[in-house]
Amino acid sequence: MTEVALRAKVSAMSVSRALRTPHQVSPETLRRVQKAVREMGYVPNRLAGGLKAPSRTQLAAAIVPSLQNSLFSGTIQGVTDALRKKGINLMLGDSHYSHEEEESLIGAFLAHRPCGLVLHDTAHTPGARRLLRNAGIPVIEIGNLVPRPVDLVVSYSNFAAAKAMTGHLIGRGYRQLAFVGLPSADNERSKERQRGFRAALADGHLPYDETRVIETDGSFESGARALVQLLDMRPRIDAIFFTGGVTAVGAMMECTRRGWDVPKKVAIAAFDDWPVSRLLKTPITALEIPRYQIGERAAELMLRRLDGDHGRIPPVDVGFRVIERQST
Amino acid sequence: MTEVALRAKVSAMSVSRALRTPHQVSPETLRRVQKAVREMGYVPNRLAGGLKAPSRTQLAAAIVPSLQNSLFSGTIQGVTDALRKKGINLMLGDSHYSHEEEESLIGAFLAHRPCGLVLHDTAHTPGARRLLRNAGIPVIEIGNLVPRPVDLVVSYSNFAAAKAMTGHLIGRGYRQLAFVGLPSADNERSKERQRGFRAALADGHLPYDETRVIETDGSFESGARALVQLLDMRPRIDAIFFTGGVTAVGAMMECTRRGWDVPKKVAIAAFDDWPVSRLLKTPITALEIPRYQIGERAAELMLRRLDGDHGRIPPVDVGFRVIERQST
DNA sequence: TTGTACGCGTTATCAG
DNA sequence: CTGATAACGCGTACAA
Repeated sequence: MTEVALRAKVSAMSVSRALRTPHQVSPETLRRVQKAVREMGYVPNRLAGGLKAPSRTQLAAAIVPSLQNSLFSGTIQGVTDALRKKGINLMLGDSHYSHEEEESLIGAFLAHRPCGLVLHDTAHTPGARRLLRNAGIPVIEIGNLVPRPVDLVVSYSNFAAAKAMTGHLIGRGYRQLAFVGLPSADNERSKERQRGFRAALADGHLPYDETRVIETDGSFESGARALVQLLDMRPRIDAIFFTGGVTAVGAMMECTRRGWDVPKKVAIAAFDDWPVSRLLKTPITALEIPRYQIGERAAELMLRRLDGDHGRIPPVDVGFRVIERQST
Repeated sequence: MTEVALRAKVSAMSVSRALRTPHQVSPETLRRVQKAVREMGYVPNRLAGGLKAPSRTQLAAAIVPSLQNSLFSGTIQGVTDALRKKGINLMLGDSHYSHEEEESLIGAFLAHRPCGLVLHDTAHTPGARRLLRNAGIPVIEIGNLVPRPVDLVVSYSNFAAAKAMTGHLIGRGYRQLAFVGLPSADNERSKERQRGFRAALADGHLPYDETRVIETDGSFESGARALVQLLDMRPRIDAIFFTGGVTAVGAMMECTRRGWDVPKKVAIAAFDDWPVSRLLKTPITALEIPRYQIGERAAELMLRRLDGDHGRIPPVDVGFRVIERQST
């Protein structure tokens, strides 16, 4: 910056002002500075700025369970788009669905002094919670409407959504329901969805049968396998709720392969509305969840905090919608 | 850090050393520092470190055309995984397929002084090139095997891959080929693929017919539309090469819907091996491209430069493979 | 409106 | 192996 100042024949301070608060310098100074900046290809150093004003590093961070899941990509896109308008860039990390890795990532990210942190996960190790508390920056959790958030929340209720979808199945007349979820051991969202399923069964006065609840990884093959396994074991099952968008498609394709009629032989519902779902010969009933909007609003809340709003901000429920298609 | 030093009763310098080069301090000092760090929940400030040693900000950056495209996600996953082993985090941005946005992002990123930059695009505005030159950091281009790279390249040849796939079609006996590509105006990869298609036609002594080359966006619907449009116009077309993985699936589903036999009525080949491709009733012939590995190796090259290797490093060609399935 | 002095937290350097 | 010192590039606070 000093070099720019020399070239423009003003002080370094004027350069700083010309760049950050152009209206505070005379037009002449501004012009000279801009000219010098252009000629030299000067790129400001935010490290130095952030050192002085830690709340304005213009860098935010986000951690998702997996970068490869298109659902998360949608949300991340929302975050980056919204932040970029304010000149804030995003550091992105991937916890591989592990709370320990999340903690380690949080530590690594905080070292860069981000001005905000978006976390998809809502369960954290004690170490992670401590880091977050001490960081003194806005933290936005987006994976679930948590009852006791670290700070801010923008999400939907996994419980309510799963319950609504199960309720939809019951409303359509299905009575022998099964549930194929993702591993719930380390995953609050998975647990909540399972809880929603049970709650809807209870509401419908249907018995809960543990053997009709399966957990699998999120692949096509697992979906197909789960379908076959369930129907082999309990031929009377008339509807299956898959909480993985991919597993539902896998199951549907398996039905096609075997010539099984959906929804006559068995109805299929999905939690995530995976793009292919609606294009299959029998489009799959699924939940619409505004993934992009979650990211966008998360970024907005972060910006609100950065603008000085330190008051309590209530959780934002973006909601969901059951999209009925031919598979149920 | 000063506080840690006080608590551990050593100098700040010893703390710095204990954290970065533990073998350079006595076991006793190390122990005391670690204890203090743990007790205080100290998180080092990399901004300050980066200010002093700009080449070790422990922050890298990557720009992809779209965050939502699963192909790019795979590569990004490779980059983050490889960098994380060295404690380097990733800033991620999205150019929305625009060179101007890319330039703007590069500028924004450089302000954070990343120690390396991964770019999917291989065509850049003059402004972007200038920024990259002046930045003095390793730049890795990964979208195509460019002839005149900015610095380092890890990729495959879009030209060769498209040519190989077209050659495969010709080898299978198809003679009336059509090509459905993505918009090529601002996209080198798209242009190269189209060039590969033409080159294979020439090699096979087949005429090139402009009206059989269509450009569409990458949606299911566009794929279906392109298919219908081509076959309506030129019923003799016996094979279509889609360079979007999604468009190929869309077209295939449209065939199913209309009861068109693939590959009897028309063969379908895809550039990208989109996960669903292999699961359809008629699995789609596609190119296998090691997306994750591209990211991994890009990160490795970056690390090599950071380790002091300033020599010329030749482009890394990760290659590709034609996966023949029933659609051709 | 513009400039000066100082400090942010860390590391390179050099002396002990 | 350890410590003192200066410096990285910018922003705050104050003064001109």
